[in-house]
Amino acid sequence: MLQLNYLREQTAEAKSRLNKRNPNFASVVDEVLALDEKARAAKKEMETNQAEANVIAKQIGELMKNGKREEAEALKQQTSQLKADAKLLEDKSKQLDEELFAKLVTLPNTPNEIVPEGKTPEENVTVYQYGDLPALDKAALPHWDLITNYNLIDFELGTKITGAGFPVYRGKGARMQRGLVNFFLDEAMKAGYEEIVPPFLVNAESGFGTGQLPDKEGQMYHAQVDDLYLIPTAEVPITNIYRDVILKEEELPIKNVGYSPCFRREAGSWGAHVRGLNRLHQFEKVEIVQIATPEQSYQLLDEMVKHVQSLLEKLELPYRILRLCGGDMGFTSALTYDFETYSAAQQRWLEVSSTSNFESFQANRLKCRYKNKEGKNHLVHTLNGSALALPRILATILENNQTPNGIKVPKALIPYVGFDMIS
RNA sequence: GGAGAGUUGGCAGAGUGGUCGAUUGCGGCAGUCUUGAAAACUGUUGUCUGUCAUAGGACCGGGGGUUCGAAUCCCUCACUCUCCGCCA
Repeated sequence: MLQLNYLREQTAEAKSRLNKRNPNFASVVDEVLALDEKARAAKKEMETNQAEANVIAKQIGELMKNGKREEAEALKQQTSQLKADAKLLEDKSKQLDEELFAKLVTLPNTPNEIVPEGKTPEENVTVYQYGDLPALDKAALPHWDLITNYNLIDFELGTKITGAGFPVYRGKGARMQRGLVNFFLDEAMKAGYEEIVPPFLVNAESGFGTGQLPDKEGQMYHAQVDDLYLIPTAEVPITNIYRDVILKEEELPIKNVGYSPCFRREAGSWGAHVRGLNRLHQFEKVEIVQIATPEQSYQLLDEMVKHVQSLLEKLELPYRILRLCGGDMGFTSALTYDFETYSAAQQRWLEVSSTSNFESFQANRLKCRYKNKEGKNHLVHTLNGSALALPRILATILENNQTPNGIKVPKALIPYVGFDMIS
């Protein structure tokens, strides 16, 4: 949620930044500001009324104390009009507040200056590319064939137990999965992140805090009896640790890492290129989260990008980094870098990480602030990134490392899985 | 699941209708004393909103109600604790 102060004081800048997403937002900003003015006026009226009533109530208290019953009764008569007004003024103010809020939450975050213009993924900018694209021979198989041949993952079994998109990993497939999770967690720990095991279901407040609700309601599984949501990413529970919290400036930046399964309904997004591990309803991911001051946040974003790079390089995977354009960026993000690995048999780039700075957009919803050295509270900046999402990493490893004799395990992973070859 | 007791400021813990935004203790901060520190003493110490600045408004788990006036009374929801039951 954008800060009203910012919209009021830097209207032109806010509009021009939002423009990168969609020019229609400029008029929404105007509507928000108009509502804001109305709501503030209504509130003032209500408070003036309240102040008068408070004065009289105090006087009555004084009179009662001194035994001046009759004078007190006389004063009570005076309050009837104030009381009637109070009800109306309060309702009006509340209603305007609600309208304002409903409008405000429809505005996405303002893109950073360096975010490229553009509407579609084609307009994302590749800022870095690493590694040679492996040249596989013609007999090379896509991962969905490899996992069957080597009995690593059983999709049909998952379909039987649950439904499409819930694979069953087994044997060396399961071992790869666990090894990757441990590898990613260890690497994050070495980089100074505190490990968190969060709840995998969250309440609606948490869903709102990080921006999944009300915007992406349909994306999450909802356990309706208990009104809880299965997390689409560990970002949600971990970032919500800091909801309604005032931190000390010295505590920042806070670095957390957490593993979790991620549940995504992906309604309506099934199609030709979601075969195999490319898109699932349940997948595993290790997520890094940082809570920072505005001064720190962009430097930390770079640090996170470097961390993700080091993971991919240790796994010997060719990758590229994209700076997302305004139209492709998530609702809550101010700047996002996507990481894609090259899946050689599919001859496709697969997104394996999305690393973003949300500036104060989530913090405003979370009410997560820090007290600076002067004792003033400011909203923190929040950041997060996948480090990394497992299924596509596994797909890439399987495809790129296949040989006639089996699949070679990347060196860094061997200690984590206990074998160097899947055959 | 059954029965009971609670939820107050960073923490502990008073407060049952009117100068309570809230006694007190601890902690924190500042000062006195000291070469320095501790102790002791003194002062200070929540958040949001609002104003150029004052003033004003709101917040005692959440929501609603009664009242001129609610931390205090009523309703409702959530959570915590204790005992019993069940259970990985």
